[in-house]
This record gives sequence, C-alpha cells and structure tokens, in this order.
Amino acid sequence: MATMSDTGAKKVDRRKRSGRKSQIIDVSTGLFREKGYHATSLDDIADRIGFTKPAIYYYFKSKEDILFAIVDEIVDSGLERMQAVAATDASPTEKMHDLLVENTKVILENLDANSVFYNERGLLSPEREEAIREREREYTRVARQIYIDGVAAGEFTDVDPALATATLLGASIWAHRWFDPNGSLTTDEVAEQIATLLLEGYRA
Amino acid sequence: MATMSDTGAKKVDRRKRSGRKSQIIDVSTGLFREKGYHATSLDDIADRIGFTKPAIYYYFKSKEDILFAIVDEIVDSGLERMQAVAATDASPTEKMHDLLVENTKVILENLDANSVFYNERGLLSPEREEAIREREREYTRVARQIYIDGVAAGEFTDVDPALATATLLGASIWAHRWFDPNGSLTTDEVAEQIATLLLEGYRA
DNA sequence: GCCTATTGACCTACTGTTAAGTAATCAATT
DNA sequence: AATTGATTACTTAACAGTAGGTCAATAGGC
Repeated sequence: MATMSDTGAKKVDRRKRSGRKSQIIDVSTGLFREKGYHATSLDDIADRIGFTKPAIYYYFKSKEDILFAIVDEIVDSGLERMQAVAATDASPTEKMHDLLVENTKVILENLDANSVFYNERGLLSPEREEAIREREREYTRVARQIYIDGVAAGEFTDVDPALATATLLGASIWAHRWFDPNGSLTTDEVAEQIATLLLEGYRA
Repeated sequence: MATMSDTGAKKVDRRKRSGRKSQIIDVSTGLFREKGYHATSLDDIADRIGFTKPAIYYYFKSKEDILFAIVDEIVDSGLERMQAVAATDASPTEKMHDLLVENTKVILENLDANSVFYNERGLLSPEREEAIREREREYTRVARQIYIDGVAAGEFTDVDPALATATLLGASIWAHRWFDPNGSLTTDEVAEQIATLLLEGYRA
C-alpha cells in the first residue's frame, strides 16, 4: 500500500519502465534496425519475446507508438549530452571537438536505437515527426552557435555555419553505418579519431 | 570509357529504357524517397502515372525489381565517376579533393535516387543487396587506395584508412539529408565547400 | 491476324487492431 | 480462514483493410 499509490501517474518514467515494456522496446529496436519498421510485423516482435501479438496492445496503443517511444528516448539522451558540452566555458575549438566526440559516442554506444532514429523516424505521423524534428533543431542550433562563436573568435574557417555543422555532424552520424562493434577499434577510439580528423583535416 | 557528347552528363543515361519504363522508375524513385519503399504501393505508383497497377507488370516482374533498377543504376553512375577521378595522374591530395567533390555532386544532382539508394537498398533480397554491396566495395576501395597513397606520400594524416575514408565520404553522403535544392547554394558550391572543409579542417 | 500496351476482376496472404475471455495475484470483506 | 472483487497480464478468435501478384480479355496500330 505504501509504494503502490504513486504508480498511477501518467508521466512515463524512462529509467524505470516496466520490464515488459522495455523488453518490447528493446526487441523492436533490434528488429526495426535489421528489417525496417514496415517489414517488421507485430508477430515478429511478439514471437521473439515469446508472446502473442495482441499482448503488445496491453503496453502500447499502436505499432507506431513503439517506434515513437524508441525515437523519443534517443533524441532526449543525445540532446542532454550536447547541451552539457555547450555549457562548459571551454574555447569554441574545444567545445566543437568535444561535441563531435560526444555525438559519435552517444550514437555508437546505442547503435540499434540510433540507427532506427536516423533511418525510420520519417515513417512517423507528420505531427510526431515534427515533434522530433523540433527537438533535433535545438540540437543543431547548439552546434551552429558553437561554430558561429568559433568564427567570431577567429578559430574556425569562415564558411556557412549551417553547411559546416551539417557536414561535421554528418561525418560523425555516418559512423552508425560502418562501425563494427566487433571490430578492433573501440567506440571511444573511433569517436576521438573522427573528431580529430575533422578538426585538423586529413592533410598531414 | 570515352567522353560522351551527351546532352546532360549530370542526368543518368537511360537510353536503353523505354519511355514508360523510365517513367515508372522516375515516379517510383520520388515516391520511395517521400514515403519509403514499403509504404509506397503499386497503386500509388500507377495512380501517379495515370495507369492501373497490372500495367506495371508489363515492364517489371515485381515491385522489388523497380527498387533494384533504381539502386543498380545509381551504383553504376557513381562508380564510373569515382574511377575517372582515380585514373588521373594528380596527387593524392588533389584526387581525394576531386573525389569528394564528384561524390557530393553526383549525389546532389540526383537527390531522389541517391536517397533511395542510401535509405531503402537494405530492403532488397539478401542476394541483390549483396550484389549492390559488392559494387559499393569497389567504390570504397578506390577511395581507400587514394588515402593509402596519400599517407605513403606524406600528404595525409596517418590514421586508419578505412576510418578516414568512411568519415570523409560519410560527410559528403550526408549532404543528401540536408541539402535544399531551392536553397541559396548550388550543388557545385556545396560540393566544393564540403571538400575544402574536410581537406583543411574547420580550424582557421 | 499479330504485336504491344493496358485493363478489370480476382486471389491469397498478411497486417494492425479490437473484443471478449481467462488464469493468477492480491486487497478487502466476511 | 474463506470468500469476494478488482486488477494484471495475458490468450484465442476474428475482423476489416490492404498488399503484391495473376490472368483472361481487349483496344488500337501495323
């Protein structure tokens, strides 16, 4: 009776999801990445859990809600770490380097969910995609401001900040397509090398 | 391959296709990019042409064949231009710069098809995906060799060539996600600025 | 009368989703 | 201690819609 009465709240607690709900999300994340959202049926998800299909509806109102849960959680976790980097009083050069390192790490440490984020989020309803895109704009805004500060401080090349940050972040994001968790390089090493390569250029 | 005095070198050569067939490919390319492969029905494609669905089967044996036709054509057009760059006797630095410029241009000049290539090709059958992946390996092999030559010549930073080329090409490829054809920058300007930014780094 | 291009009708498989029912658990009441 | 009622976590059955795909039939040009 003591700890029961506060569970009725509608706010979703990300850290303490019910075991089943987080299991559905985890399994769906893997399948969505492997096969794509539309090519993954609710039967596929249920089978892998050891469920029947309608049981999913006890935890989610629709298939799209599962995808949204995955994508929504990811955009939050990334944004938090970007803002932490931007909030330091380091130089623009250091900030941008750290931002690229953190961005790569956040992606590679949660490869499945981030792959789903980048490849399947376009399949959400227009309203939900816009909600995600809004959060992402905040994300790119942080990076762009660092770049603008860097140009003002004479530290960065004076090119279009939108182009520069899109290119820099793109190089980092693209790691999700080729990174092999079983390869010889760790996520930290890859993150550091990408950031350094972009900062200095590839010319010796 | 000699220089073709064709009207549009930027457009993909589709002389071998009948008008209808190329129309199906064009329309499908647009829809696959907008909505995704699985979310696009054959009725959607037929409707946009002014067709009925079975007519598609006069030109293609299956829906997947349409996707394969799009993806197959793209991987060819890209590879040809990469090999042309690699075949010159320029320095590794110049080659890599040109390769990045050409890669970006080839993507932005055919944005729909390249978006489909990068986002939907994983939905092909395993055999066909492997066939595409094989051609793409040739693609990355060309870039990697240039990088290796550049390191040997003391021109490039001595990092893992696989990581370096994946990062460099990734930054270029990622342009397909943010480039706006109606924006203020042309494809040539974007291609040149991305290549220069990557070559020199963003530090002033 | 043949070839090309196209259609309407149809089949089958599968999808997300809902409804209704059930076994187990637990709190409150008898 | 036994009964009840509610809640949790599912199951089975089924539905309505849609998808890719097939095929016989056909209109128009040569």
